[in-house]
Order: sequence, then structure tokens, then C-alpha cells
Amino acid sequence: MSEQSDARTRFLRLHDMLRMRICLLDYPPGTRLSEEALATEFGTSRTPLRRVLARLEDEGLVVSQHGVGNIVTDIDPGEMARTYDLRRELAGLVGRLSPVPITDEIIAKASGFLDQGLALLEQPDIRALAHLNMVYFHFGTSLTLNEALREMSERLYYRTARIWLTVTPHLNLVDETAIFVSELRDSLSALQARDGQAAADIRRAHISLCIARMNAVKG
Amino acid sequence: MSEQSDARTRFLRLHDMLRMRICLLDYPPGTRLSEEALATEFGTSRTPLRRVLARLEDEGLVVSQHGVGNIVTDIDPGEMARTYDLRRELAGLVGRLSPVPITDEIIAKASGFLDQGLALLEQPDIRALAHLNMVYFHFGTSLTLNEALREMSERLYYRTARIWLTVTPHLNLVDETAIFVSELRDSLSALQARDGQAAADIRRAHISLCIARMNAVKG
DNA sequence: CTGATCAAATTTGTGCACATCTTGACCATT
DNA sequence: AATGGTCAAGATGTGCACAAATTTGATCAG
Repeated sequence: MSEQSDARTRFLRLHDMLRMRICLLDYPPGTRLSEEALATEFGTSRTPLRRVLARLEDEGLVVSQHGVGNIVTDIDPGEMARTYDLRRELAGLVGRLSPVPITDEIIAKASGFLDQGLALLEQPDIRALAHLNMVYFHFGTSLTLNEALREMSERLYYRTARIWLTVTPHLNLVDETAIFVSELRDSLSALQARDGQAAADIRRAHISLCIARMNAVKG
Repeated sequence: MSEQSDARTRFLRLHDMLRMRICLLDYPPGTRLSEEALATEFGTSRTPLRRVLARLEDEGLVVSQHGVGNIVTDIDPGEMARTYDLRRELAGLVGRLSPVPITDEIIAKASGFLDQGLALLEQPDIRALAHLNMVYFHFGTSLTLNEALREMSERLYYRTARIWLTVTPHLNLVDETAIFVSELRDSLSALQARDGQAAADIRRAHISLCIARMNAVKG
């Protein structure tokens, strides 16, 4: 009873895969995505694939140019900074608009994220760190029942996810991992106190700090 | 030098027209939009039109069902209430995140909106009121330079625009017009004082009051 | 009259052929 | 050698024919 039509399931799967590849920089900005090549890889024709690319274009991750190709968008630092400003505010709102009651199950999940983060401290890996950050972000948005807030937060997250991966190599990977682990630790503490607002504020504060670190790199 | 390709221009025009029809209830919730009929009306084939419908589906205004049709979505009151909660917060943020300096030109626009509102008081018209509200909303979002904030605000606006039109007939049209005019008047005063934050707070407050009025109807 | 069953009609999804546009290479001219 | 034009190659955009899915109505058995 997956209640999803086959076409929609495939659409969501392809969209997820391509978005992930873009956000993990498998397709760096400027990459030309050939519809024909992708259609061949996924075993479909161009038509369903164009539906996926259309959505990625609406999300601002690619731009389609007639006669040229589907080009992975570049990142304008100023716009990304403003997008981060909004993400920071939305992160705080998660604790105020329709917050979910904190259950033992939620705490267990947060604890699991901390374990994975600690494992990454032993064996740093920027790609694994980015992936864990993504999963943890979805966990964060799941703490509100406000569907629109979840959707907008995720939309903005995927638009800014690449900038962090671009900047991190210039920082110290071990340091960044440690900072992320401390966020996971603080977040777990707040949740254990059954204080969802505090947990949201912690995520908000870490976005602020992330903005500051990236500004320091730029300057 | 409109710098837009022909295909993109047509896409934007069709998207705007269909979105307007949905939000003004020309296509009430549950309406089945036939791709063939719309393609004939606009003088294209189904292919470009499906690109438009795909975006409307991503925006949550229609759902496409294989073998059935493209159906205008219904409105869940609870979700709409939560969406309004977020819209209220975003309206306040417009005054804090990258606000634009208030120029004479901006004040002139606000003054023009007030004139149009006053004209509507003389000759009430729910459709004209809804249209003026839409134009004024875009004016409001133009007061921030934060592109993401503008985009998310507009996305949420179009998702909730219909609920207001659905509820207003149960209220008094003249009263609603008068309330809107007072918002325009307050907004103009704040802008004349060169206080963009105050103008944003006024719009925020009016969203709060609108939520309260709609809750009163429901209860 | 009621219920089920099936076929026809209608609608969206897919694949393909072709139109349109961009780019770059090649070549003739100055 | 520099420059301008022309053309071919390759990419996305469009239109059409068909596949797949759903609904509807007719038809027939009970």
C-alpha cells in the first residue's frame, strides 16, 4: 500500500537522485546535463526526464538554455548570504509554529545522529558529513507540524547546501565536524529536556555561526 | 531587449494566467483542467502546456491523476491556517531582512494603491478587491532585497489567496473593503515616515487580524 | 428492478521524429 | 595574419501518435 502511482514514484526518485548529485557537487556549477545521456542512464526517454529537470529549474538548481543544455546554476555569494539569513529565521520558527511534542522516539533519533557524528570524528569524511547534515536537517524540520514551514525550509536548504561544501575545504574538516557534533550534542540535550523551542534556537544559532565562518573565509 | 526567450515568455504568461484563474476561483477547487482544451485555447500543443501544469502541481494548486485529469486542489482549513501563520511571520521579516530604502517613488505607489482602494469603497467589487490585494501584496514583497524571502512569500500567498475569496462572501464585502483600505492608509503613513519596518509590521498585524476574522467565521 | 460485467470513450503519460537555436570549426577574403 | 561568413554538429523545444489508466454507460443475467 505505497499509494503512489508508478510514474510519480519514478519522478520523485529521479528528482531526489539528481538533486543529491547537484548538492554533493557530483555535478559542479556549470556542468551541462544532457537530457539524452540522463535518459539513457535511467532507462527512460527524454520526456519523463524533462519533467524532472523542469522541477529542478523551478527550484533554481539548473537553468535550461535552448540549444545549449541544462546547466547547473552557479552560486551568487550575496544571494546565498541572504538566503542563509532567511533560513536562520525559519529555523527559529520551527520551535514556535505548531511544534510537535517531544517523544522518546524523537530523542532516540537525535541520540542516533550524535552517535553517527561521533563516528565521523574518528574517521572524517566530508561527503559523509554533508550527508549526515542533510538527514539531520530533515529531522529538524520534522519537529514542526506546519507543512508550509517544512517545505520552504527544505527548499531553501537544498538551494544553499552546495555553498557549504564549497567553502568547507578551505576550513578545517576536523574542526567543522567537531562543530557539527557539538550542535548535535546541544540539540540532544534540549530535546531530552523536552524543550523543542530550545532545540530550534540551537539550530538557529548554529546557522548564525555558520554564516559568520563563511564570511570569515570570504573576507 | 526583453532578454527573454520566446518559449520562456510564453511559459510565464500561461502560468500567470492559469494561476490567476485558479486563485480568483474561475476554476473552483475540484475543477478538471483538460490539457487538450487549454492547449487549443492558447494555440499550442499539449507539450508546452503540460510544462505549465507541472509547475502548478509543484506549487500545490493542481494535482495530476493519470486517466482522470488535472484537478484543482481543495483547501484544507487546518493547513491553510498554518500557512497563514507562516505568512504572518514572513511579512514581519520583510522589514528586517535586507529592507530597501524608502524612496518617493515607493510612497507614490503606496498612495496610488490607497486611491484605488478608496475608489473600491465607492463601488465595491469582490473581484477587483482581490486583484488589488494581489498587486498590493507584490508591492509589499518588493520592499525587501532578499530574493528568497520574496519568492517564498509569493509562493505562500498564491497558495492561500483562494481561502480569502471563499470566506469573504460570508463576511461583509463593504466591511472587508474598508478594512483593506485602512491597511493601505496605515501602510502609506508608515512609508511616508520612511519607516519600512513599521510598514512591514502593519502588514503583519493585518494578516493576524485576517486570521482572527476567518476563525470567527469558521467557529 | 438490481447488480455485475464489459467495452467504449476520455484523459494523462511516454516515446519518437522533427523544428529551432547555439556553438564552434573551417574557409575564403582582405 | 586577421576577419567575416557559412555550415555542420549537437542541444533543447514542439507536435503528434500511441500506451496506460480511469470513468461511464450500456447490456445482460438474476
